[in-house]
Formats: sequence, structure tokens, C-alpha cells
Amino acid sequence: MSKLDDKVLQHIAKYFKALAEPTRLKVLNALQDGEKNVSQLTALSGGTQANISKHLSLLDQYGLVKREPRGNCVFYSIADPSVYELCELVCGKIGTRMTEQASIGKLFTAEE
Amino acid sequence: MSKLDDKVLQHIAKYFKALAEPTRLKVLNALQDGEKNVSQLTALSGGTQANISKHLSLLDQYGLVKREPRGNCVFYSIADPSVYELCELVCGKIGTRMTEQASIGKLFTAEE
DNA sequence: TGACTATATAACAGTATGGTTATATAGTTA
DNA sequence: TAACTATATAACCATACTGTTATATAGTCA
Repeated sequence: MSKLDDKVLQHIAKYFKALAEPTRLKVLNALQDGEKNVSQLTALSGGTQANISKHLSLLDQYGLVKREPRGNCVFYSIADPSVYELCELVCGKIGTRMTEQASIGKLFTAEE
Repeated sequence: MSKLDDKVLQHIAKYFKALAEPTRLKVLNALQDGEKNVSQLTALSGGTQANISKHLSLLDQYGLVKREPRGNCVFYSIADPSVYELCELVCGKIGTRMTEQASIGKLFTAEE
């Protein structure tokens, strides 16, 4: 990170903000193995349809997912797979820290 | 990112939330070249002392910075330099997207 | 001790956020 | 067209966040 413009800083903050919500992370997680429509994502994430729709709208607006209406449904997919690199990095951090702090072994479920 | 526990998801979200604020990014940016005390960070970040202190407290609580009182001052430093990897990744993304969208050339100032 | 400097915190205001329910919109099919 | 399915949006509430000012706390030094 070099010296940054305030405007760019705001954009970066916004990007992180998009990732700073458990439900949205769940949605992104659900999209890891390919596109899904809103109903599927709603089922997988366990929220209400309206709620998931709102989160998807935000993720789309921030450029994290792609939106593609097809037939009666709207399919969403990951815009840039490198978002998972971010998550991996943070997961690593959190994992280490939590095991350090509480020596809990299993933070991530074994199956993928 | 594998299938994640809800609890872990919340931690990850929290970590991203710590980064989802321009002032905090500015502080982290200011800490890139080594530890600084609150007064220095206040001056560099352009906020009030109380405000910066609050942000520092949050960053400390979330484990992003280390706090070390020394003499009359309190010095803060980056807890884990890999946080900059995250920022680099996002900067790359934002940079690309912004140049794509508006073909603005200079998002980052040239000096580092 | 008292005066001074540095940092943290409390109380408050304004705004943003996430979730809910109800409703609108758009596509499909009979 | 009417009935149906899928998605988005509006209105609303409760909560959380950011910044401000004023104040408390802690260390230093005369």
C-alpha cells in the first residue's frame, strides 16, 4: 500500500465493507462452486429472500458479483475469483489467532 | 475458503470491518514505515485526537495493531505485516476497475 | 506536590446498516 | 389475458457506527 489518495482510500474501504458482513460472506462462499440464482442462494444462506436480494444488490453494486437474468431467474456469480485470496488470507489470520488464544482446533469444517 | 462455521464467519467479517473505514486505513498506512505514537498518528491522519484514539483502540482490539505504552506516550505498530497484502490485493482490484471504468491513470501517488 | 503533556473514555448527535413485512415488477405458461 | 413463479424494492424499526466535545486518567518534570 503506497501513499493513497483519499478517494481511493474510500473505495478500498468500501470494498472491505462489502466483505464485512457474515451473510454476504456466506453468499460468496456459496458461489464458490459456480453461479446460483437467488432462490438457491436464499436457501443456502438461510436468510429471507428480500434480505439476500438486498445483499446481492450491494455485492453487485460494489462489483464483487456478476448479475445475469436468465429466463425467470437471476443468476449471480463471482466477478473476480481473487476475492477468495482475501478470504484465505483472513481465514489464516483468524485461524492462527483463535488457536493461539483458545487452542480450539477445529475452526473450519473438514469438508470443503 | 471452505465451508465455514458461523462463528468463524463472524470473525472474518469483523476483521474486514476493521479495514472498512478510510480513517483506519489511513492510520495503517501511516504505520507502514514503523511504529508511531498517538500524536504522530493524529497529525498524519488529520482527525482529532479522540477520534484517532478510538480507531486505534478498535484496531488493537481486533488484533491489527500492537500497543506499547512507553514513557509518556503510547506507541502503535502493525501486528501483522500481511495486512498490507490484503490492501495490495484490493488496491489492485480497485485500480483496475477504476481505470477500466473511467480511464483515470493515477490513482496511487507515484512515491511510496 | 503541582503544572504539564499524552492518551483514553463518556456522553451525545447524526447517519448508516441489517433485518423484517408487504408490495411491485418481470418473466412464464396456460 | 390471468394465474403463477422469481426477484427487487419500499417502508419501517432497532441497532451500530463515526465524529464531536468535554473530561478523566496516567506519566513526566520542576
